[in-house]
Amino acid sequence: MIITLKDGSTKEYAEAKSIYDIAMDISEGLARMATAGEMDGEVKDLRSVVDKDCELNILTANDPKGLAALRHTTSHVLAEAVKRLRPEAKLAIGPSIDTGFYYDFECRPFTREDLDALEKEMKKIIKEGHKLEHFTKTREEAVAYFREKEEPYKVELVQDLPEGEEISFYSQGDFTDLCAGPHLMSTKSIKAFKLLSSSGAYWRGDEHNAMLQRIYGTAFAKKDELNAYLEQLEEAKKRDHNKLGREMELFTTVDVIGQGLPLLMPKGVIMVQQLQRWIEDLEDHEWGYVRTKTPLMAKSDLYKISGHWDHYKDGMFVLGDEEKDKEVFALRPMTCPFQYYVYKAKQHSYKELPLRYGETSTLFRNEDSGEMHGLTRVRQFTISEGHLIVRPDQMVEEFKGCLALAKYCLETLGLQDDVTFHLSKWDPQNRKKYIGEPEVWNETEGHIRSILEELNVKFVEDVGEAAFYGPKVDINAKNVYGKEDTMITIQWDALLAEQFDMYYIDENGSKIRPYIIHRTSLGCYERTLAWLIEKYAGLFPTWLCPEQVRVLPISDKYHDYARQVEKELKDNGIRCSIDERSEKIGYKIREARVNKVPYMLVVGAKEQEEQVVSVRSRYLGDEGAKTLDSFVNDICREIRTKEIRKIVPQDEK
RNA sequence: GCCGAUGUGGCUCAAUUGGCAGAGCAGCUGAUUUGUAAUCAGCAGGUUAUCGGUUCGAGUCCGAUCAUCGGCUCCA
Repeated sequence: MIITLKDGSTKEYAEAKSIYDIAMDISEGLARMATAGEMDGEVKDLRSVVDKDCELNILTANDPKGLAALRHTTSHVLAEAVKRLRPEAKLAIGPSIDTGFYYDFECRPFTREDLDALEKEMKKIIKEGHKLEHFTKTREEAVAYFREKEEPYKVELVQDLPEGEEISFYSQGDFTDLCAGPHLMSTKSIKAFKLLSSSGAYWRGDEHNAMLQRIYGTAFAKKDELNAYLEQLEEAKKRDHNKLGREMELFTTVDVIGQGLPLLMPKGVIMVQQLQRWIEDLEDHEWGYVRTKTPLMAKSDLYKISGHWDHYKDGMFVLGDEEKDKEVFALRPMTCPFQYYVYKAKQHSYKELPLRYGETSTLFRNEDSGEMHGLTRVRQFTISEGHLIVRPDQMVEEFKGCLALAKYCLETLGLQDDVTFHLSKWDPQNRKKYIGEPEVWNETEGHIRSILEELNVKFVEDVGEAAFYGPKVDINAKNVYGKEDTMITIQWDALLAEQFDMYYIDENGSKIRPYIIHRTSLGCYERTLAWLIEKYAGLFPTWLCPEQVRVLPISDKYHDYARQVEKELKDNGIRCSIDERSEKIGYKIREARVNKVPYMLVVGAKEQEEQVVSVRSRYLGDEGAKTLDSFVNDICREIRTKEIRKIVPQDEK
């Protein structure tokens, strides 16, 4: 057989050989580094036997797929350590994930001390250097084996595998686990790992099941890679909007006001207001939107028509008691039906469409108490909401327009490289969650797919993520902890117009159902603010900064001139303040830096020159003396063009 | 909602076995009039998240509630 390697070279063998032996044949060093093999694109265990011509790529921990094998083996070592220290623990599952691995156990919760002890035990196991052996059992044997071992979760896993299938096992020393692999040859190859945290996690991710104890950890090929990763985690935490946003006085929370109800403070409001004014002007003047302002609550009847009462009642704040009260109200969790009634308030000709309604809309959602998080998951939020009422023949163009607008917004904020696009589809297995017929769903999903393909947008498809009335494009971003949130959503709705009896009059005078696009341009302002804080670590683009310039007089002598400078700046629409304290200038500069003010104007006199203005910016350090006029000119240009400075801020180093 | 952790001035943290709640930064007042990362002195600021219990005595021990954090589940 002929094996073609990654570099295009070939190896010829007379008889079948394991991937490990082939690696060994290439070089001992490679065999030592190898964690798995990729055979014709399929990741295989090192022990897999190659018996026919193929393309073979020996994977090491430098390859993401190879690293996964290393981490997976580390999770087995963790499981063995848990079994040694807590024999009563029941094993669930322990896969590798993007950032490392986890393993779920049924046992009492782990403390940090427990994790430290487990790390110690894992090091011992690694040092013992057990070989990992692969073998198979029949389904019946496997069930019997785990019954005897009293591992109920493993029994369940095996029973869910297809009948007649050979069940794959790995063992290391005295520890044996159900596992499809791939795995390293020996535990000894694990050089750098760390247990990071523990938490509860439902068995099979279902809240109706038992809560297990999950341990998260990570592993790398080398110690310094691990350390670099841990350091990066620490750095990321410093950008956490929930900490930084409070420190910077952008928002706060108050016990007696309640969960998920953050208070935006004056500085935070400036930022949100900048974003809001920008979006409203952009939509209305350049994208053909008209603005609505609709009530924050409505009678339950409205939500019954929309279907929200059936599909979303638990998520709403209901005012009143359905049993007792004649009228029950609910705070609105979305704007859709309100804007539909704006549309329905008069008759529309086909010539008027598309009609694009925009609203800066405050919504209320009664999230479960454990879900709230800083500004990203709240119970009251304000969204750059909009609904487009369009003729079916305009749908594709308008949908593209919404995508283009969203992309423009992201680019303006410098966020375009931090997002992933998702085509969120319905789940045909779970018809209860959705309205409408399968044909409609398949057709609309097809339309969106081709739009994304045509626009050359990279996207993934997620089953079961659609709204109950239609599929959507979700634009997601990760927070500093790696958790993903939807920032922008654009939804295709061919169904709700029917529920609300919306129509337009076509050229023949007949009533036709329009299609609807539900969309945001910048998503929800609170969440976007959180994202900006983490993206820029508080060093925002100047046009968004609550304080754009701080005027720093060298001594009290220059306070009068400093005030003139301040007035001049304010007259030009620049947000600035003056530091009139009798402190040393270095001290004032430090303060301005700590407050993340992008520009500092140092005001004073140098020898013969009167009232020299020197400029320091967080981007460039000392920019030297500038005339006030030229400074104002420069900063105004920067703000007007919403220029995003790409230079690494000095504080970042 | 579930699992776990946490809660002491605006912020960061102290407070031996249960024994008088303390410091730095920020703030305020005064002095200093300063040339690029911290001038000096003073003052003020807390019912230790809330409520209840144990105790001669609770920041510390116990219970409940509220909030915050990390996850799970859910979600924009």
